[in-house]
Amino acid sequence: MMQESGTETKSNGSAIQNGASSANHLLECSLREVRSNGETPSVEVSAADLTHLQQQQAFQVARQLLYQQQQASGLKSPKRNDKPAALQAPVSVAMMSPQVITPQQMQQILQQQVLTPQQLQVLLQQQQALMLQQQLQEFYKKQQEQLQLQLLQQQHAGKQPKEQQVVTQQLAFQQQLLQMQQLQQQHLLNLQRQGLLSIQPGQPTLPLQPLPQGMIPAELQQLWKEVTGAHTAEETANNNHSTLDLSTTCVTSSAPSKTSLLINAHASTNGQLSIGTLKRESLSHEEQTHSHPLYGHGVCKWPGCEAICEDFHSFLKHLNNEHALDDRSTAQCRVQMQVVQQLELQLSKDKERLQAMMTHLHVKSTEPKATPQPLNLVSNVTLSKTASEASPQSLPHTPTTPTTPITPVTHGPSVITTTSIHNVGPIRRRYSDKYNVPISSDIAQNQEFYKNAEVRPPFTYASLIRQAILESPEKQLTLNEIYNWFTRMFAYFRRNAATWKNAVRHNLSLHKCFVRVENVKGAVWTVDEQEFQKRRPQKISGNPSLIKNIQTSHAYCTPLNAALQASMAENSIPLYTTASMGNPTLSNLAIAMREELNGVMEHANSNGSDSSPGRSPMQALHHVHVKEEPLDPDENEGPLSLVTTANHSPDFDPDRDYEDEPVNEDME
DNA sequence: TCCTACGTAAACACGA
DNA sequence: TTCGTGTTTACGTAGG
Repeated sequence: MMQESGTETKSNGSAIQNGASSANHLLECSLREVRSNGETPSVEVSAADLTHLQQQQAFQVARQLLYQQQQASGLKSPKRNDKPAALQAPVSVAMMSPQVITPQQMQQILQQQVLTPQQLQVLLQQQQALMLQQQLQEFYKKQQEQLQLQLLQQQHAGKQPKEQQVVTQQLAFQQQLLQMQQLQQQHLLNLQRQGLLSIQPGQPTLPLQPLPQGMIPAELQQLWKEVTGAHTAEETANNNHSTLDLSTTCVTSSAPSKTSLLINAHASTNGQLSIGTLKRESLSHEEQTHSHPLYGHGVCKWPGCEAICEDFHSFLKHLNNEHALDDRSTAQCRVQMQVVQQLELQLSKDKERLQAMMTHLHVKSTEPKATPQPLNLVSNVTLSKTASEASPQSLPHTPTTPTTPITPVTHGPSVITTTSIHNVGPIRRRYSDKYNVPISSDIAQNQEFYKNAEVRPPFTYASLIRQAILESPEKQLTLNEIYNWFTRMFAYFRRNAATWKNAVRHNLSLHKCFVRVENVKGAVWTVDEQEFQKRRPQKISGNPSLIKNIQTSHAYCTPLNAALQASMAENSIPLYTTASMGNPTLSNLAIAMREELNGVMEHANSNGSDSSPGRSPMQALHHVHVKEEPLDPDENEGPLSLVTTANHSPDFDPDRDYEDEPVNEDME
């Protein structure tokens, strides 16, 4: 995993360098075009244009990389792999700087999100809207400063009233800008909620509502006109060339015709160039059908225009006349681009936040806060012997395959160093046990990976057996069903059956947590969750620091549970569903969190909190140990009902009669 | 160094 | 007798 990430980063770096050179080329073209018009770009605006071009180029590079990865993964894992490669890509979000969207970030965004191009486009457009406002504010702040400077200069000449009026107009304009920004922030929040849902694969197209094309209300447009109109030649000489060189496409003609410039303006306005060829197909389709991004329902959708055009030709005429390449149009284009970029930035930040939240909820809540790599769940899994001990026939897995596990979310360069491959041979420590990582979530997230790659799952046999049993509808499995689960879920266990089957049997017999129940049809195996959880407290019981962590983590139970419930409620998913029901991701998350809560609660109980005179419900429940304390045959039914409670919250009803659970003996 | 957990191998018993 | 299942023991390794 980490080597893969490193490789990815490397390849990305080279690609990005290419992209940067392309961006520079574009910039040169733009500058050439501007110079051909006899204008000298200001330093400030050139820098901004460079940013535009680089970011747009980053889009294209990211998209190309995504495409390449999809192609590559499609070639590498053709079998039993119907999901798009993007779904299997490791979901890892780097903690990126929220200020600038780097090409790497854009690539990560593209990699992480399973979005259709249409959805992506909508998101980009909405991001643009937000960026527009910031740029507008900056733009008019500068203008205001200049105006004030001029005002000071002209006060000596006695021209004060007129300039003050202009300043007043600009202040009003900025006020409205602020108001609009607030409104769009609200809209963005809605967008984020929808975006949350959109992450789930397999869902229909996002119900995203594209922002209205007229991002600038008519009032603002009027103000714009007034302000820009008030600025006569002396100001445009200082500022307007900054807007004239904003063309983001490399127009080869040295003397750009009106038409070509118009096309540039249109494209820029709608963020098409930022998306690159992502939308080219839809654009061409729209043009073929006489639809235009700036034309709809007989109205010109140029920001702030809304002029009524009876037909497409009149619209084109209107476009040529009213929105030709002038100061106003180019400024609007520029502003629109900034809107897109700002929205992209905002989106990336919010996705990053979401990912951090998800990661936090996935990671064991008892993780020490000071751990420098709290998210590296496998980095400590030793590989020292895996390579040598691995059976020679079980190493087809290439580290660079995109079908790498997701759960060991890697975030920092320090994480991307030690363990990029999952364990391919016998290892002595499985991180699921060591770090209490929810096995269910890992298996759920990396299901395709484990199914296709002959990589040994980083879990102990006991954890796997338990997971197999808990995943079953009845929470009980025969030995043969456990075998089948192993072979079905993990390609690794399709080999050396004698070895691992023996190990499975050995574990079933050895661990008290596995309870054998005689069934009508034979014997089934169930899980004594309490016993399973007991193994770890025993291990760490003597470590005060760990106990402290556990106790600290106990305080997280309530907010975690609350967050989970809120999440479930928001998604209309029952909190206590089985793994086989409902949204697999969320239900697995729920199971994982229940595991966390179970463990934490039980750790807390085992650490002296059992001040109650009697046993806790779970303890009372688990006093039936078939192996350790052979009881009379009648009590052997105990574990059956016991296991059915394994999926319940630890704070279940203490008065509940667990033997009243639907007994599974007759079910199977 | 000791203890514990884990993985692996193997022997053995039992029943279909 | 064979095979599957289940139990038990032994040994080596890794990590705390």
